[in-house]
Amino acid sequence: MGKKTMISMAVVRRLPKYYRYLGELLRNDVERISSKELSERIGFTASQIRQDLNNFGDFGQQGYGYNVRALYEEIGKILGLNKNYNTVIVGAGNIGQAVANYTNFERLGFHLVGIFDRNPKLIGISIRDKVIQDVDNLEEFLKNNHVDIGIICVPKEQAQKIADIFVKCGIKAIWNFAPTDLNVPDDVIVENVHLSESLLTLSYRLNEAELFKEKIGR
Amino acid sequence: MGKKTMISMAVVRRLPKYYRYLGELLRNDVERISSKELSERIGFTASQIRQDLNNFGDFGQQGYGYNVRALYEEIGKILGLNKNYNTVIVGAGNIGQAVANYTNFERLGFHLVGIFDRNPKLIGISIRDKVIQDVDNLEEFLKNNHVDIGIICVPKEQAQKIADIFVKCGIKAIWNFAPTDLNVPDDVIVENVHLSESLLTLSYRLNEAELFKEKIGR
DNA sequence: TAGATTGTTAATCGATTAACAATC
DNA sequence: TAGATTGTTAATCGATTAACAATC
Repeated sequence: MGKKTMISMAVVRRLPKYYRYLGELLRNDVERISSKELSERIGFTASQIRQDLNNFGDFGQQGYGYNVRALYEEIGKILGLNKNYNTVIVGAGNIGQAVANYTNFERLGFHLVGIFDRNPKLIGISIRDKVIQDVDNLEEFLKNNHVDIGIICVPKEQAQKIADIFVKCGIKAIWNFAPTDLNVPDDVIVENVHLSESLLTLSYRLNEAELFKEKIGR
Repeated sequence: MGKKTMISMAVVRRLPKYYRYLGELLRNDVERISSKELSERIGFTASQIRQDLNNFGDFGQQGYGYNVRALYEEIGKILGLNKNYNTVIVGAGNIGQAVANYTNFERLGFHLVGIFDRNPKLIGISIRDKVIQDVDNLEEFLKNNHVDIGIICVPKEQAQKIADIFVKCGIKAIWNFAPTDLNVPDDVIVENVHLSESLLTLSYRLNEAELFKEKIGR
């Protein structure tokens, strides 16, 4: 076939939502669904759903719609959920611990193999059967253990330093919770979770109406 | 003037990043900056920066650029950071505690006034001087205390129920960490933080190249 | 003044929606 | 077969980039 490579990020960011809704349908024993029905539940247009799915193959059938289980499994594969991933968390503060305890990630195939911090009060403590190690051992650990995804939960001042260690040790995917932008080579993927930016967006929207009321007044 | 209201979400989601970069420049005693220089740092095009800022007013000056402090403060106002907000967190598990402990939000004007859970083992414990209350008291609390932003950190099964209480009590902004979509009236703003979706996006991108390699092969 | 850089219009690019022939 | 619904092309809409006159 030779599909035109590279799916736009707009499409990619919708995929997990498809996966979630299809999972729910599956648990409710729904066997088949049309783009129209799915549209009503998920809130994308039927046209967009068909366009999105067609980027990856012909999953539907004219006159029938989509088989829920088959589509769920296909999207799972597209998202890479047919594989397992080893992860490490660096920074065992509040967010690091929250992420470590999110057992749902484990179920999706993301296995926490190490957790690191530099705070002596935390080193040695166990979180979900993993002993928090000294961050000074991180590089050594990464050389001896295969790790797919590095998770950064340290304060922003230390984030780049950790990213550099990740890159040096061959990690190709970084999940970054530090409120800063990381510099990494082109072949390393960074996915940011910037909580402050999310909160400020909410704050903006809460004030938007008023903002323009003032503008008009002046 | 009567500006054309409604800024696109694409622009809105860039605002916090402008605010963050300008804050850094300010701390580094940079007085003025051109869209070109800012472009090189922040990674948006100079043209986009000028377009974005012009949605809100004429903040720059031809031949000079933008005054860093003035622009920082203007964007702060646009984001609503000249005000204070009372917040409550419902769900004192890992994420709830992490959000509660994020002292930086406090500095931005978001004041945690209550934290709730239904787990008897957590009720009564203090987090940042706030005693965790029984979620059965939530509605009563909201009637007696002004709250601007409700933060949902409960499991997805209970999220809608909490959202309903928020809506009933007049809260107009919800920060939702539960991995589900909430149903609320049009005048209530929901900002989602869906960690799983972020992780699955990362997973997708990590596998993308291989995905299309397979496609071509078949 | 000359140089720099904005504000803003016009051109381009990309994403979404509409339409419909193909086909189950 | 007739009805339903996809896959896919074309049309529309919106966002980004380029260009440049205005102006500090």
